[in-house]
Amino acid sequence: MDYQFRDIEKKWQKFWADNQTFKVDNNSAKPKYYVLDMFPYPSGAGLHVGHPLGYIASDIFSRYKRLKGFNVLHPMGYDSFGLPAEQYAIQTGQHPAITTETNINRYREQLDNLGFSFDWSREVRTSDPGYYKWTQWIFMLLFNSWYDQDTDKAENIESLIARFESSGSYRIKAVCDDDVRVFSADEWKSKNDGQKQAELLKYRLTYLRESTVNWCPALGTVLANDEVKDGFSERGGYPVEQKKMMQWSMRITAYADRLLQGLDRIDWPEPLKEMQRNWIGKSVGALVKFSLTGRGSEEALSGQAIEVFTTRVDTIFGATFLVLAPEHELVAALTTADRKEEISNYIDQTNKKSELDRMADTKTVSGAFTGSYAVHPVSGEKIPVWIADYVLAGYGTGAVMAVPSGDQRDWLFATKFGLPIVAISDAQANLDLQADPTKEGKYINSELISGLDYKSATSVLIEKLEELGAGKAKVNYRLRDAIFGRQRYWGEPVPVYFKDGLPHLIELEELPLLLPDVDKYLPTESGEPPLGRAENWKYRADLEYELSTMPGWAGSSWYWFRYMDANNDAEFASKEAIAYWKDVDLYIGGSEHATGHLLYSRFWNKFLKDMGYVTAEEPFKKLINQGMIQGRSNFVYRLIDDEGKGANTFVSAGLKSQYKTSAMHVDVNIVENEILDLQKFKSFRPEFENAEFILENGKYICGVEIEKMSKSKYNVVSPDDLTERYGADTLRMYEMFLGPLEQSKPWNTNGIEGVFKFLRKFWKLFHNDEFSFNVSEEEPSKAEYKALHKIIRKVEEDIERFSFNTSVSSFMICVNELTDLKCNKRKILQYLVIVLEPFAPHIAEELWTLLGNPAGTISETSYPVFNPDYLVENEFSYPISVNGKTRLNLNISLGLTQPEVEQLVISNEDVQRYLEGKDIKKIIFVIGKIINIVV
RNA sequence: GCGGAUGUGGCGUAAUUGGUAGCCGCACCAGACUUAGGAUCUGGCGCUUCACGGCGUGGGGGUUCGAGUCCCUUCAUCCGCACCA
Repeated sequence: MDYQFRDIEKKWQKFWADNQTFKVDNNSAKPKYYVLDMFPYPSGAGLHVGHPLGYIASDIFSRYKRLKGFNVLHPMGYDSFGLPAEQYAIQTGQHPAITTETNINRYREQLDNLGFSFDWSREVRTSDPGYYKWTQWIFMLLFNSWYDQDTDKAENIESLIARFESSGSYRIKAVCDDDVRVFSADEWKSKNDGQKQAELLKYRLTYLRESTVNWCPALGTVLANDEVKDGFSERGGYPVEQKKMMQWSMRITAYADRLLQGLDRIDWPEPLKEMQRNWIGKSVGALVKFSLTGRGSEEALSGQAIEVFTTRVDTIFGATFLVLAPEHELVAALTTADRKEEISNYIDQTNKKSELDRMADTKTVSGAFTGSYAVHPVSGEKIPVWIADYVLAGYGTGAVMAVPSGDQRDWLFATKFGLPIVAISDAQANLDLQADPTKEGKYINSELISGLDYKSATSVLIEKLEELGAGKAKVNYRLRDAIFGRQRYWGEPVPVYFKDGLPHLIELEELPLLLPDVDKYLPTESGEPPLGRAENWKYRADLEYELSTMPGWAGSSWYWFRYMDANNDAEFASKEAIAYWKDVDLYIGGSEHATGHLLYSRFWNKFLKDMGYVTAEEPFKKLINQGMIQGRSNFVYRLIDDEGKGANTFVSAGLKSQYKTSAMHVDVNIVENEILDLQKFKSFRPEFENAEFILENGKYICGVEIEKMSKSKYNVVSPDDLTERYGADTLRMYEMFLGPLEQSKPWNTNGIEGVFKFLRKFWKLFHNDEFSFNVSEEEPSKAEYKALHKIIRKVEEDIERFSFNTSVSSFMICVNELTDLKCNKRKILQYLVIVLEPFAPHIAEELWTLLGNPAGTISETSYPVFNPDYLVENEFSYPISVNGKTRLNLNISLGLTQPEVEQLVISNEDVQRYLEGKDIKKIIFVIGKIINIVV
């Protein structure tokens, strides 16, 4: 029988499903291995050929690990809350749950067609109440916790209350809101319940805070920073403005340092770690107070100070003015009467500027003088206080000390407004042209640090500032608390209600707080989120529910734990399951989640560990980023007349310069090797029915361009078409063959034939010319063993370093060799089937049973390793020494023993001659030749 | 501007990690079997030259017996972040 991939694949996919072949137990004598894919958002467009790339890689690795004797957890699910389903609902009125269900079913079908070894009994969906019950539960846990910097971990809020009661807030080092005041135990006890709750909210790990948020009026929702691109919403492209709003926030900043430290202990790609480091943005510097002399409203400012953060305290004697963000809280008080108008104009002007304008306009220097002065903490000099929009309210303290000689922006500002520029180092040069931030040289004009160098100056200054009570060393992070509310429908309801303006958790027994039905998926007329429309919400009449829902990343920040025990109704996962699976050994997904999902997940994992629910500090031990698959568009060139109107004649790409044409996307599925299928083109669209062509060499050649894969560009290649035509095994191997997993590359179907041919040849090894199954029981030859051993070794090495593309090449070489040898020995082929199984599981299972093994047992077999039984010696190092120094280490992998190779090399006359002449190049050349001959 | 990559035949790529650059596949060319097959098999295929040879891993320099690989410099392309004090 010829290679009937359709029958074979259907048969085995059914077998695996019927027998639950890949269902995995939570206890086993085997060591555990957890392979995780980033679960997809089930979009309406279905999978394109880029999506499965990572899934194929992880499936290969999972199957390989099973063959290596591991108990492998390899689950899949859906991140099924999200905006597209909601927008579809707004347009059509269809409930997002229905859209989501339809899309999931389509995804499932497509995934099944590729023969993945997922344990579907553990499937999760973030929009499933049984799942989001636990997302809400974790929210409640966060609400009931605070971060103790002394123990450096999160603690239950009860422990904080106990400490307040016994000794007030003295000596409590907590990560909390900036505006907490110190109080005694008695003061605490004298507070009423509401006051106590309001105080505690400042410490909770999830808390309410008025924040400036990215408000998108068109979507009626708040967006996260990484969902806003250039002042417009990432989805939909609507304008976004800044707005103040009470928002749920997550105190991720409490974990800033642990998130940073943890990076050193995990096996992630270095660029990705670097991105997280930059995102967390730790900078070590100092907080310095500039006290106010009160030129403006004397009383209001007496005793107050402007605090600035700087990473260069050493430049403090070059600070000739201060700059505050226009939003800074002291601006109003600092502004003198004669400056009021100018300042308020400037603030207005800043507010009007859209995010986009501000970013486009980095060259213009603008600002306004408040009329007030501050006192330099060390020199005691009076320096003016300005405001300018280049200072950001959200970073540091929202104020900077401007050092025009050392900072280019400060320099530009000083130059424009005629403020003094003071040199502070003898290494600074050309200060009339630009700032010079050098750390070289000795300080000048710098009082107590004059004459010192950079290294010693900083510590001297900090000591002085501390002594003066005017400053201290301070670590600052760029990372900000994550906003946790969305004014949307299709997300997890926040399990909170309000009483007297304060938030309270709903009862635990009431979880999950179900997402109620609404008549429309839009904000209410009064501007409340869609949940404001819910009428039949349980207890709605009695409870004033929180109406916002959780953001997209909530459900994905802990889902790997749910897979460990997906159907548990009493816990998010049982203690036993978590103790067994611990963490994810291998995580495969795109790098676009570097500062979103991958950071939040680490945060929640650490928190759950602090609370004693999980055992590992980091969720994902090893991470691989698969590259993006880009689209590869094809073009045809339509003749146009002088007015630019298109004719119905198309010019082949090579001839297009001779004509006046306009390029037009053409469906890549009717183009093969850039040659257009003319018949299919005529039926591509009705108006092309009578199209005419100007051909080159009798063919119509299309143009090519690399673009994003999208429907409108007719460059979407669906896995369904390819599995239909070549089979899942071919597609799996071809996606790997395309190039290194981690590299982004355009999809190109040209070449898939080569892989298909390989599988057909492989099939033929097991069959005679009449295509009936036919293997020989004879003892294999040395050459046959050599071919087998090379492939076993090579594939194992390649899989271990995730170099799947080279393994596929090796398979091809091996099968070519065996075909040349006309090898049909069972002993060889049986092992070959096992090695191929991770890549092409369907054909492997089929041949495995044809070889007489019980169906479905291949994954219980052990991966073949080099076996001394049938190979005396297959690998050794052969050093070549000249004058006692090893010059070359030959690592030879062939079916020869070491003495045999030595014999070959030593007895070779050329080698002997060159050794005498010490002509190493020639020696190597000759040895290389010998090896080539032997191999 | 800052950060991260990547540059090898017509194309996707490979190179035992410093050891004969171009494995494997696509495309192409020639042939065989045969003759409607989108089948299979054999051979060729970096550039240049009739050939011997010469030149070749974006460009230029360096280290080394030896560099696609290491160092310096420069150019090009892609991605991420962006007034971070």
